[in-house]
Amino acid sequence: MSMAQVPKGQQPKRQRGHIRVAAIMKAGTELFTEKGFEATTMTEIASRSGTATASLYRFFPTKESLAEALLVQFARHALDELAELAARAPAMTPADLAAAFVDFSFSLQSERRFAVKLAEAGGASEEQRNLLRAAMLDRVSKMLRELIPSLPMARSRAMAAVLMMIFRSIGGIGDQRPAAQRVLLAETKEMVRLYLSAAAAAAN
Amino acid sequence: MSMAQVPKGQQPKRQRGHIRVAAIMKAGTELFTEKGFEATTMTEIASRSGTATASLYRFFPTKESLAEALLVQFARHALDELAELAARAPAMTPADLAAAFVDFSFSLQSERRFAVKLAEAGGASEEQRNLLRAAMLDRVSKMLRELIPSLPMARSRAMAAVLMMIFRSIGGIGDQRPAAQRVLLAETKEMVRLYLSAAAAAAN
Amino acid sequence: MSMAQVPKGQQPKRQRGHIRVAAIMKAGTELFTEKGFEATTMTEIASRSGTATASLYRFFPTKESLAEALLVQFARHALDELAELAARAPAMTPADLAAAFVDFSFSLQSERRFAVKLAEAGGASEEQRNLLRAAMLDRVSKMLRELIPSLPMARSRAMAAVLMMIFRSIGGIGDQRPAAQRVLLAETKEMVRLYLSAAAAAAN
Amino acid sequence: MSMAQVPKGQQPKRQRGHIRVAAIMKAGTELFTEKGFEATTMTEIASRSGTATASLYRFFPTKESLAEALLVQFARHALDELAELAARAPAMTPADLAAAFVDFSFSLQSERRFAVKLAEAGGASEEQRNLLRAAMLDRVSKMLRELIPSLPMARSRAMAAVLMMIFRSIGGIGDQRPAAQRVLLAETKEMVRLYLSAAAAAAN
DNA sequence: AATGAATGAGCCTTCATTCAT
DNA sequence: GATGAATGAAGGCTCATTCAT
Repeated sequence: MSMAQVPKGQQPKRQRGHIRVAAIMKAGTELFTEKGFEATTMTEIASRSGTATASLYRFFPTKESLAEALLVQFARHALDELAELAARAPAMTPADLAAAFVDFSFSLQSERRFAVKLAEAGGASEEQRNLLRAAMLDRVSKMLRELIPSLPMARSRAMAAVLMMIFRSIGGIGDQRPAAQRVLLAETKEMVRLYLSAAAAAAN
Repeated sequence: MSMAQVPKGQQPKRQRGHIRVAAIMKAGTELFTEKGFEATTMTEIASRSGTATASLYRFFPTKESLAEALLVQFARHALDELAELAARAPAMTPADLAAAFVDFSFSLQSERRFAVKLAEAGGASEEQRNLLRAAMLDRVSKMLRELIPSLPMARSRAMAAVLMMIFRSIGGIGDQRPAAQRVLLAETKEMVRLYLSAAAAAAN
Repeated sequence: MSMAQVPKGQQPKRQRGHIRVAAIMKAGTELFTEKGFEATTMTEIASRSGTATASLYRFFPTKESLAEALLVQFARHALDELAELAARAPAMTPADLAAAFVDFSFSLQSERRFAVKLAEAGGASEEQRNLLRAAMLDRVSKMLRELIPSLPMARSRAMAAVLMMIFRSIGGIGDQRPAAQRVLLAETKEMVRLYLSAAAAAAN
Repeated sequence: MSMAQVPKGQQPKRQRGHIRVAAIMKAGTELFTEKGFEATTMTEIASRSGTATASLYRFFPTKESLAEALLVQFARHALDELAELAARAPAMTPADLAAAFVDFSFSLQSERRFAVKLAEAGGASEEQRNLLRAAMLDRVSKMLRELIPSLPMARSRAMAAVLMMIFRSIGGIGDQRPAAQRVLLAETKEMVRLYLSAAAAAAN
């Protein structure tokens, strides 16, 4: 078994390659979001991204590896925005942060709801998923302590876990009519605001 | 209605059929929960339920139809418990109802989390899913108005939609250690309590 | 991972099943012999045996398992005939045994040369192959000691290994014209006769 | 023939081409021997030989053509050594020639056993294979007549065919422990010696 | 001319579903 | 009516071969 073979999952080395990879990831994101990991076929992804099946495998040696790459992409994006939110938190009121968090959650989920599916079900290694969850929990927890510096660590982590629940399921709102969406987002923000305000009050 | 004319042999057969169906649905529930819709095979369901593959198809003509039946069963169960909750709501405080709703959501999801997956992704017709969602929204909305009679209809429906989000995603807690689960459930109850209390205060 | 699933590689339980399996094994034998293990496709075997690909997999869960079954079948056949030869050896002259062994080798190889390929290359587990080789060596060695009782064990095993070489490669003669075949078989018998006679003379 | 017109740059290029081809053939020989014809990929050969896939195809337009070239190379080598053996045969005893032929067969096979596979199964055109076989038969036959000048042509060809059988299958010994190899080689030489001696005796 | 990238064709295997007993 | 067996259609993945730079 000579490992000296051509490595799979190569990084693209030319311009075209990068464009290709981007197209594949886009198609993958869309299809996984629409139909879930298992119901999506590599053939379909290839076809929607204008690639041949085999080309797809040059960059992502397995279906799982594609899912994982998508998850990482999502994670990076989410964690970055979360960090930014945390940075702005000290200057915010609970109401501000509640609104910002809900908006962030919604925007992320509605366009990439698949990530939740990937993160919760097959399509990414257990390890990968746990890493992402832990990282997000960390960031949300940190964000809360930026808002409420006196918040005990344990409490902030518990609260973060609760907020993650909302993060996870808010994408479902995307199916509604725009008017309904606005109402539901406002309602969710209100609930989160109450939650954060109470915690702030208790902590001081 | 000449009951004497009913062939005696019929009854046992029907009886057997019911037992069969029950066994199949049990196996289906278990397997879908364990491995997801796509990863579960009809052969496996047949085998675990002690049925022959072809017999299984006598009752459920497609895999989807089985999933749908399971979803309906789940829905009936959930709606019943929700109705019961609504019936008890008038005598409850917001804190009581918050706790009861969260417990109800968690218990239902942790043992039959597959239903959420089925309801959100493939495995059940769009129509079926929408029906279930609408019915549950109705019940939760009704429950809220039992708790807070003066709550405007529109508001109660919006709040119900928010609570459904929690209902949907709370199953994820089941993966944590028992101690963590307790903390998170308590935390979630607190958030819901604040939400309901505020609504009650505003409505009066 | 519930192992309670339907076991693969089932033994046929009905008349039809047995016929099927026989047809598959026949087609497999032919094709593996003609084109080798890797170059033969399951689709081809299925088609030549009048089965659907998937049916083939009911009985032989992998391509390897089919090869192995074929190898075992071959082995059984060969070992049986070899045992019979050994039983008759005490009453034979070296010339008789030489002729009998060469005829046996040729008849077996010309119609099932694939077994050699399977036994020497991929398509059967290392273990399986070694078992077969060892068993055949044993039988041939035993056969030699039946012919020449005073033959030392070590010598008989070494001679058996040499005879196995002939066994392995004599199938190639099958490509020649019948007249040439006859000559070559006679010639081979002569060489083996000389070999056995010399050993007999030396041992006494 | 104005040699002065030949572009100077040509020579080095051809030189490079030769080196390339040699590297490819070396890698091909190694890999085919290690893993067999089908299991070896062109990409792998390219990679091990430091060539790009497409360059490889410049010299060998198909995988089969590479195999064929390797077979020819092997044939040339074998035929040369055989010719040399034949040249030395007149001065040899049957025992000498038996030993020499067995050693020659073994050394050739153990390092390039793949050639036999190629020669017997896919990977080279029927025609090519027949040519090689015929040529080798010729040489062996000639070698025999050098040893035993009075040997009738027909007999020498028949004997040559028998010796080719040994040539073909002796590579299998390579799998054994060194000690066992020595014993088996000695044993084989003995058989061949008896065969040649008897033929010599009969011919005179 | 040399090479990284692209791909059509096909392989092994699986599974929902339908026959035939 | 129940069941073991059969199968068409597909899915993930690979590879010899050809493009395009």
